[in-house]
Amino acid sequence: MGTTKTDLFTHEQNEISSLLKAIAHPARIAILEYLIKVDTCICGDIVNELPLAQPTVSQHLKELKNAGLIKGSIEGNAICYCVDKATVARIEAYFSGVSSKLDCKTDQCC
Amino acid sequence: MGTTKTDLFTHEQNEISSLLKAIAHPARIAILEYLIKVDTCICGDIVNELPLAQPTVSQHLKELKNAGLIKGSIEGNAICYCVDKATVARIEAYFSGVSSKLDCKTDQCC
DNA sequence: AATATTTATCGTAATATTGCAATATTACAA
DNA sequence: TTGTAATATTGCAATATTACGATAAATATT
Repeated sequence: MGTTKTDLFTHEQNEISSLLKAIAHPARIAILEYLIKVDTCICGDIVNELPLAQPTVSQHLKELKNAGLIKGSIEGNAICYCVDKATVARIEAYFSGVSSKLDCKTDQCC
Repeated sequence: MGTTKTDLFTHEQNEISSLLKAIAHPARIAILEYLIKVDTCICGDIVNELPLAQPTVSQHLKELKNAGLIKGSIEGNAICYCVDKATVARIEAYFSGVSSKLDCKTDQCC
């Protein structure tokens, strides 16, 4: 137990769930929003921007990168991160799909 | 530790993060997709639909309800659940906002 | 080479999540 | 009222997550 039974669900359900899980933390949302705000990619001042210790930020960045939400490229001895637009687009597409399916149904039951 | 430091982030960041956390599980995505598919609300055959034990499903439903993603109304001795469109719309709005901010920036750094 | 800067990794404590068996609760039916 | 069907709650074991100090690894600077 304590383990999600991923084998019981579809590939898409697991995929979307992993992406959302990666975003579903206020620090990681703050990181993404900061990266979006400063438009072109920025490296380690994410650490200065957030009220968290450097290893904690580094760990969150790693999770975001593993999920494919951000990309990082080496820039001298620093690392430059930026949002992966394609992945964000994928999530947006999922929700707009869900939303349009819901809009078709005018009847509210609850 | 093990606790998210919610007090360090904005209300919106925490709110979106809670909503996404509630969705970020394949079983809960499956529940939401099923509720959307069967259009008007359905009650306990969600349990038959999913390959999980009844208490497990009940717990997932509770989390979705606490997050405001679904609503439940008592229908005899059964309970009728359905998706809360307003909450889904809120999430969709968040991502389409993020997406349009990203679209403004043509320069890719990474 | 020695030192500083930047980021990652390791180890660990505290807490949260997942899943289910057992049991409780609630509403209806006979 | 006794039984049955539908959900919820409790308790618990297994695992995952969060946060950070200490430390490592890599490159820059002097």
